[in-house]
Amino acid sequence: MDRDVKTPARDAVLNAAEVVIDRDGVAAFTLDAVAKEAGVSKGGLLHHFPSKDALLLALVTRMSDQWRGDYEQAIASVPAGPVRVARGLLNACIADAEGWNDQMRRSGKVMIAAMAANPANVKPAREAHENLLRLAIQDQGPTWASEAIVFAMHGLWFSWLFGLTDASPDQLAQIRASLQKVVERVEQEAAMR
Amino acid sequence: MDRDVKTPARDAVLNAAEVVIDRDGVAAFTLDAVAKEAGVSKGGLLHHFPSKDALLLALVTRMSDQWRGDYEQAIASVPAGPVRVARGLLNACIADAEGWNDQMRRSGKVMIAAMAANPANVKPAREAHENLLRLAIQDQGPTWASEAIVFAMHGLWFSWLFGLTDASPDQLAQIRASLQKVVERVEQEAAMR
DNA sequence: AGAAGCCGACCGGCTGGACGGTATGATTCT
DNA sequence: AGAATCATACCGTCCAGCCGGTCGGCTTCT
Repeated sequence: MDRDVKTPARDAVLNAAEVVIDRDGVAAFTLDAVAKEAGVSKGGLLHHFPSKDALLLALVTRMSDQWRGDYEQAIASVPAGPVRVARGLLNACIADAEGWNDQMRRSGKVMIAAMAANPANVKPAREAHENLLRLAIQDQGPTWASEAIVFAMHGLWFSWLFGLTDASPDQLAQIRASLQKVVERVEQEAAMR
Repeated sequence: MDRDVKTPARDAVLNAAEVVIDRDGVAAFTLDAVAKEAGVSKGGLLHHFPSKDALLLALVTRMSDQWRGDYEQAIASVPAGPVRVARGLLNACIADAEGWNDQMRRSGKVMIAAMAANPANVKPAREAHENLLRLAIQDQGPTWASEAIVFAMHGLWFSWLFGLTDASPDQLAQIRASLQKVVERVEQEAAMR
C-alpha cells in the first residue's frame, strides 16, 4: 500500500475532524461538519479520504504516531534506572499538565469515535500501546511495578476522559501525586538493594 | 422524578440492548435492532423508553448499580486492613476472571455507546466511580497506594476494552499478577510498621 | 512557442436508505 | 369500563456516498 502522503490539505481536514469531535461531540462528527470546518466541500473531503471510516483510521494513525513520539522522547530524557518508563510518562504528564489534558481529551474523544464506528480503526493505537508495554517490561526495575504504573496512567486517562473523575485541577494533581509516590517508592527500594 | 420501575419487560429490553451492542457493535445499536432482539415492536419499546437517550441512560444506570453492588460486596468480604478496597477489587477480578471479562466487556461497550451518543448519559457511572474512590480514600493503608491501584484496575479495564492490550488469558493473568504484587507489597509494608 | 490533450484537485447538488420518533388502533389486564 | 401494554404504519430528517462538472497546471505534439 502507498504510504500516507502528508499534504497540507489532508492535514487540514484531519485537524478539522479533531476540532469537530472535540468541540461538538462524537455525535456531531459528520462529513458535512468536517468539510465545513475545514473550509472544503464534501466532495473535496471525500477526494482525500474515500470513506468516513478511512478518515477515522487516518485520524487514529496520526494520533498514535504523535503519542508514540511523545512518550519515547519523554522516556529518553530520563536517566536509566528502575521504572524508567513510568517515570518518563509521569514526568511528561506533570511537566505540562494543561497541555497533557488538552491532548489527552482530544485523543480520547477520537478513540471513542473510532471505537463507536468500527473497532478495527483503533489498530494503530493498539500497536503504540503494545510498544509502550514492551518498553516497560524492558525496564531495569521490577516489571510488575512498571506495568502497574503504566496501567494506572491509562486508568487516569480513561477515567478522566469519561468524566468518571472530577476534572478539577486539584483532583488531577492529587492523583498524579499518588502515582508519583508509587514511583518514588519503587525507586527508593531499588536503590537500597 | 419517579423511581425506575423494574418490570420484566423493561429488563428484557435492557438485556436485548446490551446484547446488540456487545454482539453487533455500537454502530448497530438502533431502536429497530433492539426491538427485534427483544422480540418487541418498536412501538412497544418506545412505550417503555421515550427516547433512545432514555434507553441508554437506563442501561448505564442499571449497569452502574450492578457494578456498585458487586464491588461493595467484594470489598465487604475482605477483612479490614490496608488497601482493603484495592484488595477487594482484585480478588473479585481474579476469582471469576472469565465472568469479569464478560461483564466488563459489555459494560465498556455500553459506556462507549453512551459517550458517543451523549456524554451526559454516563452520570450514574460517574457517581458509582466517585463512591469507589471515596471508599478507597477511607482505607486504612496509604491513600496514594489505594488510589493508584484503583486507577490501575481501571486502566486494565479500559485498555482491554479498547483492544489496546492483548486479550489473551495469559496476558491478562500476568497483568493481574503485577497488580497483586503491588497490593501485597503495600500490605507487607503496613504490617511491618 | 503555442495549441491540444490530459490529469489531479476540488466543487456542490443529489439520492437512496436508514433511523428516530409519532399517531392510532388492537389486545390484555384489573 | 378503563388503564396499561403493546403492534402497525407512517413521517420527516439526516447523512454517507456518488456523480457530473470546473479549473488550473503540466505534458506532448507540431
